Amino acid sequence: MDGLADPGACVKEYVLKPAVPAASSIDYKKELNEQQLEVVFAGPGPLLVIAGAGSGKTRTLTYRVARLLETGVPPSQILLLTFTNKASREMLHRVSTLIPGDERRITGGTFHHVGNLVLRRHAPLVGYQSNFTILDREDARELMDDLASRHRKDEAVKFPKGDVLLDIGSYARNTGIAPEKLISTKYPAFHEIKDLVVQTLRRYDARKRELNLMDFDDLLTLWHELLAKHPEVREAQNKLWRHVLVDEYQDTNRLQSEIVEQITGPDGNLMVVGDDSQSIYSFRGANFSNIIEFPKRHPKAKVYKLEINYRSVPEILTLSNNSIAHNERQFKKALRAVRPEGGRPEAVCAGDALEQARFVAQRIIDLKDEGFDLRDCAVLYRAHYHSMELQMELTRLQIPFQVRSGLRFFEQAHLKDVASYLKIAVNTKDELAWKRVLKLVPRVGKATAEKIWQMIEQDRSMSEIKASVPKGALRGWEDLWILVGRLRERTKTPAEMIRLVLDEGYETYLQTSFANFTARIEDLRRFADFALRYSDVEALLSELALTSGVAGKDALDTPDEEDSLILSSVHQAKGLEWRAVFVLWLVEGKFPDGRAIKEEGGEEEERRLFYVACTRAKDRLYLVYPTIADERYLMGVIQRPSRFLKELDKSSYEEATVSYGDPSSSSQEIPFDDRQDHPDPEY
DNA sequence: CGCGGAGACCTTTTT
DNA sequence: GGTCTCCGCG
Repeated sequence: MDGLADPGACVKEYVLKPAVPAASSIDYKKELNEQQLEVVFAGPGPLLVIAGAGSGKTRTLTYRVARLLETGVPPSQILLLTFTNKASREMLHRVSTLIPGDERRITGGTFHHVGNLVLRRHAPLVGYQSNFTILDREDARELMDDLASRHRKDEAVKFPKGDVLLDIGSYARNTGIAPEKLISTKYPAFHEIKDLVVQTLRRYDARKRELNLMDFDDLLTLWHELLAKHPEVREAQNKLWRHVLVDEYQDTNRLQSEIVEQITGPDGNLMVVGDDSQSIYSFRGANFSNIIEFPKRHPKAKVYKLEINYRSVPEILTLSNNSIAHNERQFKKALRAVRPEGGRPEAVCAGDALEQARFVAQRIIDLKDEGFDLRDCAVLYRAHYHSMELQMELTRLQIPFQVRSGLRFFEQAHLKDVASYLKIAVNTKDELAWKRVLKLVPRVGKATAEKIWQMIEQDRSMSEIKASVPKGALRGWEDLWILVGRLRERTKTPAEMIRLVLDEGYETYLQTSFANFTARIEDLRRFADFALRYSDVEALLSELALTSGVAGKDALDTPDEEDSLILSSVHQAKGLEWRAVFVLWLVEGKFPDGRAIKEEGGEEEERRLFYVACTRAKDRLYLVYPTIADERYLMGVIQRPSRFLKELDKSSYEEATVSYGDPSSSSQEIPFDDRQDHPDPEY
């Protein structure tokens, strides 16, 4: 009963609808160039495809899958691994439009999804119960912070926050570097309290096991351990997957590449696709050498390069190539454009944040007149908070937009509250969920919640617990207890359970506690709709944890989205494309990020990020740089334009400025090479 | 012991 | 501007 293809198991399966009835094969010639055809028709064995931006990577991969299916490979034996949910969903969608026949099923997903499925099957082998709960980032932080707070009080040295500790631990695990060593080299600030930090990380691991919780890294670490220590599991996986295909390979870390090699087996049919110039995830352990040394590890590997760019007009490509050429470490690729000339990218100087926002909004309205839909445009930035002014401006002008980063839908308090009720229904001893829910009861705070939790953990009777609950909180506690009892009956669907929580007090709580309660209730309705797709709560909850990183609209909305503008971090924009792209805040300290460039290789990674941003654009590219900082506590400081702008050939872009009708607030025209350098890159 | 107010401190990127 | 922490009141 090993393996993922077992029907009825919690395997993520997409049933493909017949798209092209009767068509027996796909017209590859029409859609692909010669190089791509070679890849699609390449025989079995290891394949490495190095492909530049806009070269039709995903399309090639998709057609390869189509081709495999045509040649009779059962869909259940094809595993398509991608880095992100979004990419995985999009690729599966593409495949589904290509393959005729309603019998086709394809298993695909992200590393974390597949890891989750494998571990649920074999959890006992790594010391877990199979009904473990997945910790999302915020839960993990809470757990870690709890452990760290002990040291924070009695240590003279500043003890890192939970978030920082998680990052250290996560990086250590994903790269295989010992935490002690990591702290000495990458986090020297904590050198003196090294032992304490390492000890806390260990306690965190122990605590997770106690509570039967796995965080995102466990899904990889334990999967890896499972394959390494249990040959029977490994062999079963080898047999299961006849073809393993990995997209965005440049972003895999050591654990992931080893897992891939393990489940594929020594002579398996592995195909990896990636672009080293777009490696932007080193902060989470992405390992550059995975892709560079692939031919070494697989001497029989066939290597293909895709160097034709179909996406962008030559001017945009010229600027992008010009920028990335400033990096030392890279495969040299000569990307060629096939599109006819369009127009040069523009470097736009705005006065301050507001002016920048107004420029973008204004320009988007104008683009509409030129025939661009809102969905043809995107605004990209380095960090979420860089889009605040723009969001306000767009709201003011009633331009519909979707933020694909920033506020994570499922991480909002009200959604986590409701999810906690469901978690308790699944696992009566879920400490984090209990404490969260308990604190919602009026007159119950940290201390009382702790007390009640202790008694629940020890299975004390209701009357015993009642005796220790303060008078003022008694009523609320009783209501909660009854509600939990009803949820635990497990006779309801997840959607009904959510309804029940709302009806039995949570809605009232929102109304009394928040001014924006209507919006919150609306969110929860959408959550309930989302839950309709799931028949059991466990599946819903693990999906929730794994997709919590996706901005809500993404996960909840049906495909018939309205025409709206996309706002996104550059990281999340990866693999996507738009006709017009705006990049905001191209100033020193923001893009490149002031902290990131202090790290080893940081500048080059930031430059790759800039490269990714620019190569998302098909027709128009606007690089915007305000000259006045907007931080409230640094009001009015002059900022320097980004080095990524300065270093470009002047011929690769056009210069532009923004001005108001109102002369007092209009920005002055200062070509950025003439501006004085400020000693601190933060400004 | 909960809770509200005052002040400190802060903001990378994500599965 | 927003969140977290600490402190003193009820």
